[in-house]
Amino acid sequence: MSFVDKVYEVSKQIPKGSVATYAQIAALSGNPKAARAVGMAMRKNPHMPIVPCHRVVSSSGELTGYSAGGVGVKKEMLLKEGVKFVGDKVDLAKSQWRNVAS
DNA sequence: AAACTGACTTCTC
DNA sequence: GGAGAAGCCAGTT
Repeated sequence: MSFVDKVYEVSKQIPKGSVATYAQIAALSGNPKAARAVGMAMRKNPHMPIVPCHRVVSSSGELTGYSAGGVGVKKEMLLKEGVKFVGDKVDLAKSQWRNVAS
C-alpha cells in the first residue's frame, strides 16, 4: 500500500460538515511532512466519489485547487454540508475534522 | 535513474 | 498580517 492510498483511506473518513488540512491527513497517513504529496494524491484522485477531496483544505483553512471544477464549487459543497466559512476560508476553529471519538 | 512538478507548510522580513 | 524564500514528499516524464 502506497502513502497516497493511505491518504485516500484517511480522507474517506472525514465526516460530512467537517474539513481536514493536508498536513493533518499527511500526519494520519504516516508522514506529517508529506502534505504536498497529499495534494498530489487529491489532484489525481482516482477515487472521486469515494474520497471527498473537497473536504481537504490548506492549513489556514483556505480552499486550494480542486480538479473537479475549481475552489468555487468546492466552497459551495462545503457550505451545503454545513461547514462554517470565514470570508473565503473555512472556519477551522469550528469545522476542522478531529479524529477523536468524543 | 535523474529531473521536474505540484491541490503544502513554516520561517523570516 | 502580508510577501518572499526554503524545505519536504510522492508521482510523472
